[in-house]
Amino acid sequence: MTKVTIKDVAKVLGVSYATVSRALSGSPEVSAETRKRVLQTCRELGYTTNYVARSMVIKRTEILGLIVSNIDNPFMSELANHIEERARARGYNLMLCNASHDTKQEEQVFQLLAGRQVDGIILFPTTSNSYQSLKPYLSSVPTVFMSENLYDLPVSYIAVDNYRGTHLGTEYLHSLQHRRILYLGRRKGSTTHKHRAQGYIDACREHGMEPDFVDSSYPYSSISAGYQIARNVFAKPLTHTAIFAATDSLAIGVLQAAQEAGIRIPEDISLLGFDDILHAGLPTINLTTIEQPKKTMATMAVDMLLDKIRDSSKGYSHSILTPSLIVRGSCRSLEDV
Amino acid sequence: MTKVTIKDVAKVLGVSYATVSRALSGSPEVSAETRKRVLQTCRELGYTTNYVARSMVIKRTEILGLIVSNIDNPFMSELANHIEERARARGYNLMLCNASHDTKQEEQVFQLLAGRQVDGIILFPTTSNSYQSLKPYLSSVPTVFMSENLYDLPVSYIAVDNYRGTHLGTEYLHSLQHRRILYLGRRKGSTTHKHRAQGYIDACREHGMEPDFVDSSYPYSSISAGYQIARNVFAKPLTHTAIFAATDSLAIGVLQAAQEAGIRIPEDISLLGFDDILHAGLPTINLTTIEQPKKTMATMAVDMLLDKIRDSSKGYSHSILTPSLIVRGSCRSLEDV
DNA sequence: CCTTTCAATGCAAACGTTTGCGTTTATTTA
DNA sequence: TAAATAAACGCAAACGTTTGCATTGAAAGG
Repeated sequence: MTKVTIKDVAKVLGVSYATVSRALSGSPEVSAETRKRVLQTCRELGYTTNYVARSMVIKRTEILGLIVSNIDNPFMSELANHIEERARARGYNLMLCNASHDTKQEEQVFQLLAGRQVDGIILFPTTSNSYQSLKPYLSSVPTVFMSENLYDLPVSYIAVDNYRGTHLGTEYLHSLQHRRILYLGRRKGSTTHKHRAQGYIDACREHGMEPDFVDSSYPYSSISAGYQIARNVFAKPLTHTAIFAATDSLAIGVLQAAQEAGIRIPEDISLLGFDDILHAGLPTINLTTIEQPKKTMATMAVDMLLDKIRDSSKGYSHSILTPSLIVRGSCRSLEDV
Repeated sequence: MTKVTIKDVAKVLGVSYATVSRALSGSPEVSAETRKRVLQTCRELGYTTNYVARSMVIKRTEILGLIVSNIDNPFMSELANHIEERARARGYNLMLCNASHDTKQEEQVFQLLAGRQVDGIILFPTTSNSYQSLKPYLSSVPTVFMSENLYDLPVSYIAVDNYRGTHLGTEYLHSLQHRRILYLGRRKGSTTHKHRAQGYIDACREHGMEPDFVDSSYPYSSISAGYQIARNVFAKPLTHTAIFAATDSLAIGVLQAAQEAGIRIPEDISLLGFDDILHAGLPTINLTTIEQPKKTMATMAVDMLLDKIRDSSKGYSHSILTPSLIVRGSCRSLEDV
């Protein structure tokens, strides 16, 4: 396991190790012939460049950090996948960390990535006050948030327009003649959820409907949370004609509870999701939903981060992307009743 | 963005930077009082230790590399999740790389991780000859393969007993009186697929059934591959009473094609999967399948790797885990016909 | 009171690179 | 033919740590 260094190949060739370094990096100062010899012996000796030593002197690691609130979430893993792809395309590696919904752990992994000298960090905040706990470290490494920015905080971010998404979805349900729509999701916590809830509320008001929530003690948007919540809803007689779930995972949980309760979707009740995760499109799920443009978000996030890295004088920038409606089979029109 | 180093805090305190280092690492050689002062000024100045510099001298990075053949695969992301968790629990960080089914890229990311001086690598090989292309680098960093080892290669690995899995599954279908079982999956490529195919073949033979394959030009185990293959199968009259899909993703694709073709599962044909990915358990999918003990595999993989790292004199070790049958609703008994 | 011991700290090398600057040798110019 | 230029390469510092060894000062032992 003992590694061969630049000095080893220099010794074999009888040149200085500076020459080897230059040959390897393609410097024009080294003759074509010695370059060939260097490359040759490097291959023979199995030399591989030690990037941690290299990073010490060039003061870059060419590694990007990615912190997700939880990797279980299929939305996250899809996005992580796209981000990895884009990062590699631009010559960077990714170091993935999981905050597991815990602000304390989020802070810890942020420090850790900073300590590992990553060139930049892409962060999915666990809560809307992640900024506060991360603030002390934010100055030490370029960071872009993947979340809307509620209070004009001095950060760069890219996000989907969540407000517009739920607003759009609510109007869609309204256009299908639904008048009693139940919103299943949290109203607090992350800015994402706040915005989604508000878009629903405003769209309801604008169309003379009364917003109606089901609050729960399940803090995260998992399938099982959706299942548990919906089970309570379905235990009583239905008082709504549609459910707007704040995330697809919740919606899939609703689907599960509905099947158990013998409630048909969309015949007995319509169901609308948000995110458009991979499984929403499966025919046995077939969920109508609001799409987040994941690939675009991923691309823009790493590009924005790289901009910040290359030009640190740059101020804070942000992009808000527009969500769109994907019609599948989980919502029906009440007109043909 | 200029970082404060150990020298900076030493200068402020008027001590040597060796003292600061020792205070930080909790060495008993430094007095309690100076330690307190050091910690204090570190906090004030916002010092964070530079792990890449540290790694240079201690010759460890405390980072583990994980190479997956494709992260899209839900099985992979579940496993990656568990591996990350276990690695962190044992004090290591994870660097995740995607080979995207490409042996060339696999080789490239392996070199890259080695160059970044990761302490060890966990690898899901893309194909059964990944070993050959990786061989030159294998000596430079401890590696454990997540795949069965067909030819007694000198590697450590941990895997599920794929042969036993399909054997078990085939026998289960046989016990439900199925006599014409179609195997949907590849027979070549990775050792995983070879073993699975062989387990099916042998179990068939043992029970006097003729193995029957549907070969395809779709190289990967995705939902869409399963969908495309099954669509062809369902275009003709059914000649089998059960389909054994080599992976759950393929099976879910079959489900999709079946629904489109108006074929009911399990009424018209039974369906058995392999892996037990998260979605297999969803009530609208409800797939009977062979489970890989993912969490156990993840834990054992990082523990095995850490053993190798701590004691490099250790030889090659391996563990083969036993898969188990998870009965849900996609297979029916032909007895009650 | 001198020597020994020990606790606390400082010095400096080392890790494997990159790179500015100096040096050598060969080539060109006047 | 001497001087100037250029091409190719070597020297050594620097990056921010850790750590073996040397040094200091004070307490303890005889």
